[in-house]
Amino acid sequence: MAWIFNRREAVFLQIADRLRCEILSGKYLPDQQIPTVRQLAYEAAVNPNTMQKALTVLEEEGLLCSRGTVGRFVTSDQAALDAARDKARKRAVSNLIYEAKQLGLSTEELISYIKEEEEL
Amino acid sequence: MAWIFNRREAVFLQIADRLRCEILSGKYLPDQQIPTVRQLAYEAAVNPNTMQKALTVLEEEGLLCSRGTVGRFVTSDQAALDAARDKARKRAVSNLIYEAKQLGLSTEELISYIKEEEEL
DNA sequence: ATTCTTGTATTAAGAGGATAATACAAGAAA
DNA sequence: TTTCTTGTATTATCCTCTTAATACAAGAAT
Repeated sequence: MAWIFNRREAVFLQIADRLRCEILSGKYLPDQQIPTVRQLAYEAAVNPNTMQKALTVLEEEGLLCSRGTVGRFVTSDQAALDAARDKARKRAVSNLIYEAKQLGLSTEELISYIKEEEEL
Repeated sequence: MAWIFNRREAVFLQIADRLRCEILSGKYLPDQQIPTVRQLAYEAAVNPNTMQKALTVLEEEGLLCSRGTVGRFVTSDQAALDAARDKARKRAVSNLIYEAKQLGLSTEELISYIKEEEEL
C-alpha cells in the first residue's frame, strides 16, 4: 500500500522521518540490509529519485550506509542508533511542549489530555 | 524582531499557525482589529503577498474577517473560537501521541519525558 | 565471460512557493 | 473634494521539489 504523505512538507523529508522511525524502533536491525532504492520507491509510490534523496538524508545522519553495489544497510554502530533514538524522542517531546505552550496549555493540562486520548 | 520559520513547511502556513495560536490564546480578543497586512508583513519580515496568503487561510477558517477598507478583525463568534481552540489542542495532542508511538514510546514514558522537560 | 542488480548521476519538464514591484477600488481622514 | 490607508489583484522572476527517462560503474550471479 502506498505510503501516506501530507502536502505541507517535502515528501523526501517525510520519507526520511518514516524510515528513521522504522530503523530506530527496530524494524530493521543494526547491520541489516534494507530494501533497494527501487523497491522502496515502489512501495512508497514515489519516484526513485525522491526515495534516494530520502536515503541520502539518513546516510548523512549516519543511520544508513551503502556497500557499493551490494545494497544499503543499517549502521552497525549501536551507540549511534541509541543517540539518534534519544535525540528523536527529546525532539518530539520538546516540540509538543512548545506547541502546547503556544496554545496556552499547562504541562498538567497537557498530561491530562494525553491520558484522555489514551482511553480511546 | 523577525519571526522565525523553518524550511520544511511553506512560510505562509507557518504564519497562519502562529497567528491562529495568537488569536486562540487571546492575544487578540474577539472583534478586535489586528495589524494591517503591511504591518504584519514588516514584523514577520516576509513579503506582503505571503502575509496576505496566510491571512486568507485564517479567513477561510472563520477566525478572521475583513471589513472592507477599515481593516481586518478577529471574528466575534465566540463559539467558533472555542471550537477552533479545542480542535487545535486535540490535534496537537494526537500528533504527539502518534509520533511517540512511532518511536516506540508508551504513554507512561511520554508523560515522564514531559515531566522531565518541565523541570528544565 | 556475460548478464543482472545495485547504487548513483544527469537532464528536462512542470508545479508550488516566495519575493518584488506595482496597480486599483473604496472607505477614512483631512 | 482631495489625500491617505485599507484590502486585494496582477505579473514576472527565482528557487525547490517531484516526476520522468535515462545512463553508467561495479560487484553478484549465472
